[in-house]
Amino acid sequence: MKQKGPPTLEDVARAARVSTATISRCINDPEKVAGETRARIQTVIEELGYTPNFGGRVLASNRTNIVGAVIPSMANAMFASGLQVFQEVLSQSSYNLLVASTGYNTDTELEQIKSLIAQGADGLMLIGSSRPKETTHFLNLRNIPYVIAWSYQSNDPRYFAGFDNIKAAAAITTAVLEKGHRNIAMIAGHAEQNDRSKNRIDGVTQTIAAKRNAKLLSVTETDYTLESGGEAFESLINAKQKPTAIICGNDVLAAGAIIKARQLNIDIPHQVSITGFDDISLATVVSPTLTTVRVPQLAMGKAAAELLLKLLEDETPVS
Amino acid sequence: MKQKGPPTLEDVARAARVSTATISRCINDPEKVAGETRARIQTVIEELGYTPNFGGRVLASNRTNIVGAVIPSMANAMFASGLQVFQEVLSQSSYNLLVASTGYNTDTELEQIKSLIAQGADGLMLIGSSRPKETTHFLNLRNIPYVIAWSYQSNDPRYFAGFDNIKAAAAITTAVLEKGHRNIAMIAGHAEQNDRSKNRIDGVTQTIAAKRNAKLLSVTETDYTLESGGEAFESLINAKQKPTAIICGNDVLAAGAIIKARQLNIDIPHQVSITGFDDISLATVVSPTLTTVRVPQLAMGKAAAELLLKLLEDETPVS
DNA sequence: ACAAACAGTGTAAGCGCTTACATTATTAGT
DNA sequence: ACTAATAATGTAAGCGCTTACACTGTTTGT
Repeated sequence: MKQKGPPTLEDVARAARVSTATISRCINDPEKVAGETRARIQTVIEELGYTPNFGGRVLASNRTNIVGAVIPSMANAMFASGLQVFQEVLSQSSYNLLVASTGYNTDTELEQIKSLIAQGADGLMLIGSSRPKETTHFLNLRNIPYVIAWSYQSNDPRYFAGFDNIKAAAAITTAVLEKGHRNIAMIAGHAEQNDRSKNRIDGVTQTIAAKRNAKLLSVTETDYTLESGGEAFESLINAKQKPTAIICGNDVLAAGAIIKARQLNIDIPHQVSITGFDDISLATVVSPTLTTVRVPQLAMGKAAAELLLKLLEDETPVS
Repeated sequence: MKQKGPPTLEDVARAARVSTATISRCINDPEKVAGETRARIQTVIEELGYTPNFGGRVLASNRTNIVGAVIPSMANAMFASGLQVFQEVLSQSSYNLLVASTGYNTDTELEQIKSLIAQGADGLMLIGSSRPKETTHFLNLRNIPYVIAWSYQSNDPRYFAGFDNIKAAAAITTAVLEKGHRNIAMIAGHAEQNDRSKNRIDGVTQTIAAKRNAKLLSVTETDYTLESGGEAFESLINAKQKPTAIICGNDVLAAGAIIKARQLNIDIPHQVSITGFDDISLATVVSPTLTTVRVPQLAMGKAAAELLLKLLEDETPVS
């Protein structure tokens, strides 16, 4: 009778007439095995179609070579494209990527983090810094290496691959002010569980506050969808005091506003100016072209991956 | 001195004064454990902050609860949004999602498939049907349950969660013909390793061939980027025989064409009509609004997940 | 009231791999 | 030529969990 299951290390060892230890070395540390032996083993491995058993390997070595990413949603192109390069970089170091999503909810985030860790993730990539201390506590307790992307705080000891949302928001606000706008409104994502949105709101608020004569008429917080952006836009331009410029917290909201403007026959940018944030391809495509803040998504994905890889190499300093 | 590492099943067993078997049952099959015992164990687990060791569990049970998805690129919104719901559905059945990308290359695909399987994936989701027999052979050899999404072939024994790209392409072509267009061009993705693109080309070609008087002037195959779409558009409208309608193989190409048209001051749709394919939000946003084929991305992601879950439950029929 | 069925728990044998340590064969140093 | 270092391989002890099987005590059926 044949083998029951797939070939194991032992099968290979027997066929190659060496010990299992040598096979293991040959796979994980080929330099330690004599060239001749290595060749023989290689042949046997191919003949048998052997591949290491994942569970065995993990149990013995206590590493999975899996990293997890917990992002709000892949449906947001900004995260999806960042995740794409994140994955590519990891892949080159033969790490695999486990993905989970939160729907912008920090409770779900904790759940997903737990799930990824239970699933053996060696390290994690998280988005932004808004999360209950419960989550941070859990992360520290487990001593899991993690990096935070899409957000940046220089005074925080953790590892960041992000950018300064406050500054970026301030910059685009300054640009708007310089065009002469004095009555400005903002459409932003819900800020409560989202520090990127919060920081963008802060950047805009502070910049306008610093300019005499200029007024921030209102800040509308809403979901990151085209529809919500459109609705927010409609109520803004129907308000008693109309803004001459609307700063949007991301490109999806801005695009939604522009679509609605087209439907309502409102001339952009003559009747009202609209700006975006993120620079996803959506922004390139809308007409009239959107002025937006360039967010280095790809660079961040890459940086996050490299940072995390480094953390994983540096034999995590066990406290 | 304290424990070296995190608590193990044995630690819990000792503290709860039962055997490890009972703890294991309590975790995996709570009904088999008396209510009282269960409560006691639960308490201990929480006190100790115990979580099962992934490697041990995998080694003993031979299942990871991980499924893998190998897609061309998350940067393409069509896949990203489908993947998002795929992940959500899996998550509800406490499966986790390992993601890899191919960059539309079938060699890379095989590599990534191997990598995901080595990483313990219990099942896979793949995109489309264009792949070397080598790949299929490998999949069958390993007896890995997998589903194919974004493409559909009724005569194929494998499991599909997709739609008929030929029919869809035929439909939009018919619509174009009915508008009276007779000189048509197509901009498509590279078809060699991509059956979706190939099928779309076929659908268009066949439909136009069936209509007397109508001509398919050319089919340009290119990358799925805005830039490539724009370039293709430019050379088409500079050709000696200009099309009055351009059918694009996906929305990104169509959007690229529209942007270029705007730059070149060409009036869409009066000078030339453009259609898309996929219905990603890009299509909603461009102006003039793009006529596009609605592709049920979310439904496909959901269907693929459900199909795969079913395959995984049905104790894979070991041949 | 006695056998049969069942519920709850324990015993212990792996699952397939990695790796510290031991062993042997080879080469270098003087 | 003899010891010391080095290279190549083997031995075997786990890693933490699941689960078949065995065991005991309690119901159930008649």
